[in-house]
Amino acid sequence: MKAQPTPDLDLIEQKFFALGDPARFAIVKRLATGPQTAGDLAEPFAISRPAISRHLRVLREAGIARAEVHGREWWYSLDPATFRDVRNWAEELQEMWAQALVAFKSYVEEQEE
Amino acid sequence: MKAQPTPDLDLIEQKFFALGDPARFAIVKRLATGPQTAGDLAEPFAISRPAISRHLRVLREAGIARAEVHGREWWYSLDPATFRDVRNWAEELQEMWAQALVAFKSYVEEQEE
DNA sequence: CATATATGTAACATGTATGTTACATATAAC
DNA sequence: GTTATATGTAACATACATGTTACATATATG
Repeated sequence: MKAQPTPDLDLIEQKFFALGDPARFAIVKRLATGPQTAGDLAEPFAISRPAISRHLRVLREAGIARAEVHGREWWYSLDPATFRDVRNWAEELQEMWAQALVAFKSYVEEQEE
Repeated sequence: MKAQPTPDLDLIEQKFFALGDPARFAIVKRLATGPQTAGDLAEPFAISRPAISRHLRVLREAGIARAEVHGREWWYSLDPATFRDVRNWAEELQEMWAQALVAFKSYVEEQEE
């Protein structure tokens, strides 16, 4: 795996990777309360501001967050496509699994006869 | 963070952590095609079987997968609650963000007047 | 214009997750 | 009952993600 932003992962996989870190997961949750600057976002967390800054970069590179630079402030927003993508992924696997289970159960029953 | 299965994360966070690893993400995708043994699951992957075994343990501990022992085989299944939980999480944040955006936009417009 | 503020980046240290090989255990097969 | 198969676990090595401190850059503020 690459050192930097894991650019070899496909898009949904990259989003899950980004959300897999507890700090970033918490940042996203906080960011969902509305657009904020990097400083606002860092404020409630125990880790240093540069650490948050890099987490924000990972979120940007995963397409989860975007930043708009206004003067010396960077205003962060969420890309709602993330939630759509995550929901679609979960729905897809949920259906796949449901169908697989039906097939599996009838297979098992055939074996038992 | 703990060395072993990160038991200090709340449930949804733990699921995202587990899904954040590309190998586990791929295992879940494959597992969604139907119940399988550990051997079946390991077969298509390049990494060693013990590595898969530990990934499966992480998935079990996150409540994503479960195993039923039949003789010397461990049959793995997915817990569909995972997909429900992930969808709920995404839906919740999606709505939170939509509302936050509305509030933010009217706030910005007030400033501009 | 000098100083303070907001923020990203670089360099470095370190913990921890992930991989491997070797081993243990249990069950099936012969 | 001896051997082969399926699988988890332990011990260990290592890469890499994440944290910190120091620095660079740009924009406000006085």
